[in-house]
Amino acid sequence: MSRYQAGIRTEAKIIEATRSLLARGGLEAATLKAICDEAGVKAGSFYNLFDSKEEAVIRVVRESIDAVDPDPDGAGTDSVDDLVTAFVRFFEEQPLMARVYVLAALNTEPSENGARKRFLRHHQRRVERFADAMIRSNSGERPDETEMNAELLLGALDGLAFRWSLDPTFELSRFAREAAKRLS
Amino acid sequence: MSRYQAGIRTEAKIIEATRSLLARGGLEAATLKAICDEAGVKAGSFYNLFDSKEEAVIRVVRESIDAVDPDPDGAGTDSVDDLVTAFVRFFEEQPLMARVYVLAALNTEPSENGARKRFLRHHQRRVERFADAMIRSNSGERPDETEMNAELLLGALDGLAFRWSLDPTFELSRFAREAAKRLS
DNA sequence: ATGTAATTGGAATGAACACTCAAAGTTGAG
DNA sequence: CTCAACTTTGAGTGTTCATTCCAATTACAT
Repeated sequence: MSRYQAGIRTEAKIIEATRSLLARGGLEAATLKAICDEAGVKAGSFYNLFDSKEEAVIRVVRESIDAVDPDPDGAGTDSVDDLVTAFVRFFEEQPLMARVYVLAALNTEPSENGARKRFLRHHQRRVERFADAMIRSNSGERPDETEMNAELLLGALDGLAFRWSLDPTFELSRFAREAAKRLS
Repeated sequence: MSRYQAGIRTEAKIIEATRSLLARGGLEAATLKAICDEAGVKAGSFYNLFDSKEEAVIRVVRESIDAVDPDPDGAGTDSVDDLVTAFVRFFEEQPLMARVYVLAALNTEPSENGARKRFLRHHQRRVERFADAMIRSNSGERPDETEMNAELLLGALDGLAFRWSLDPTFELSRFAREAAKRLS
């Protein structure tokens, strides 16, 4: 009943190859052929385990984002500053992965709702995290205002990250912190 | 010595076809074949007038952005509110064109500086416009703080627009105005 | 051991697409 | 009217890429 060990190992090799390629060369480098070569596997094996290339890419990007989460278990101990730091770290440490994330979100056709809804859910979870952290640190605040603030701060962070991706000399960290100061 | 009329007309037809396709279906719809069919022209004519497809696309996107400029002549009469309104209008009236703009900025390889530098220059001009408008409306402010504010506000607007592109029910206009209120 | 189900190899498919070229046609200045 | 410069044609090139197919092989439960 359980899965074959061989399949599990192959899947791990494919994911690792995809991660390595995305981190080194972005979406352009992660062609199916490159992934299979890097993993030492043929195309048939890939499609035995994944429905599409996109599936593997999305999984890797999601895992990369989770890897910098300051509170992966949802204990509710993260401050706004922790969250901003984690955000900045993701972009500074894995710039190509971040670019893949944004491209994947934009490239999904407006019609096909699957991928787009996933991104939206992820965004909304982040907004809630920020809002919770804001309430924790600053209890004398109206709840609707907090949500607005969280949405504005995340918007600012996304935009500043985009700005930084155009010009890596942009001081993302400094601006991100300043945005947090004024919007929470 | 002056250009042949035929070439000028063909160029106009190609630009118009490109604009129409980008507005209707985004980058995916604007293939070379589609552009040429729409313009009633063959591929060879296209390449007689343009060095690459990208050249035509960039021209159309730039013209679309200029078309919503509240102060195209640089008279210095635009307020922060005018600029925010123009920004929101561009996204709401030409969502696909806006998406093309962002994609084009992100898709350029980090190595090839040409296209990326163009986007950066455009961004910096926008920051200056915002900073000037801020100084005009609120003269008792330190200049370095103004620049920071302008950069933060534009970052927020870009990020909110991205947010909106994931979910068109997001009230871009309301959030954009709120961001302007808090960051200027 | 044996049969079934999972896995693998790797060639083949087929679609998409930007771009080129040489020959034929057109324009317009003098 | 003439001729060089310009423009158009449209088939053709070359490339990249994800995905499919299925026979051969291997893993695993009984």
